[in-house]
Amino acid sequence: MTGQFTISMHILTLLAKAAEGEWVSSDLIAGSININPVLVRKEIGNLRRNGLVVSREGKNGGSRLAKPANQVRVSDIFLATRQGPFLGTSRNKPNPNCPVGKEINRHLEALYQEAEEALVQKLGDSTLADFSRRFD
Amino acid sequence: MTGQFTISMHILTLLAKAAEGEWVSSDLIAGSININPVLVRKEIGNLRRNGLVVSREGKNGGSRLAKPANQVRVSDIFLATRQGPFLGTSRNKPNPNCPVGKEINRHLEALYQEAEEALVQKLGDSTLADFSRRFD
DNA sequence: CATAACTGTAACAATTTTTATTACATTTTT
DNA sequence: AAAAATGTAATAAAAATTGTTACAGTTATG
Repeated sequence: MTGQFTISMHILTLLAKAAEGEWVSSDLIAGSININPVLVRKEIGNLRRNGLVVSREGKNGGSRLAKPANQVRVSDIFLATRQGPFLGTSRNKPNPNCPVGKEINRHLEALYQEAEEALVQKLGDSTLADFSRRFD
Repeated sequence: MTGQFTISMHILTLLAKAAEGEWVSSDLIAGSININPVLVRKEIGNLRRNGLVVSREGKNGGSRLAKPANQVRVSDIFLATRQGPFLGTSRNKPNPNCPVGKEINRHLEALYQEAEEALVQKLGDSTLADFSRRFD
């Protein structure tokens, strides 16, 4: 999951730093992150579906923030990039005949959820504007 | 990272539930988790190096908790199983000629660390004893 | 003291996930 | 019409994770 979040933060920081009204191309972004432009477009697609960016096709096209950077919390970005529970990707199938095995996934999920809530809350303390200000 | 933590929680819960003085074999544990005993032994090796369990070789050998379950915080287990920063596994090499690319890893690491601290603190609220009590 | 039941660990294999690439249809500006 | 973008599917490559085999070492016990 971290990879996607990392890329999304990078993309959004670039967009936050772009001039008002500028459409930033996936090629330019890919050059900064140093990854393939297709991955950037895929990730932008996800951000777009989550209402964080808008894009324009065609010549001089590109993407920009859908709303001001101070109205985007870092937790919004986290939640947009995580797919399914990010802790607890246990695809273990414990033994249902064991009293512990039978119930552990349920209990772990509860634990993961609590932990993740704490993490999300922390990420909600700062906005994309705060983050991009670190680069000044 | 989650896989290791999940397995370790499972192992330690079984040990916490074992009778006082009992040595639990990796085969029994593997049967409950439904994974290969070698993986269990590897994971136990890590827990042992982190002072959470002790093991005994030879016939009737196995492992047990190194200290009472109420003296083990869940965060101790998390910290024992995470190797390197668990958030921020970005092996991206952003473009150093870009003002954002040049600094983003540094800033993201700071962010990840803060977030992880919040998560660890949350996990420190409960002990292995608390967790294993959920199975009663 | 021989055997059985364990642990510890290395080497290797298989699987799954992540990341990258290619290709091309579509959109928009000029 | 040409150029410069996005969007997306299909596929390939690389990396990470998980599983397996093999075997040396240890300990209890008949």
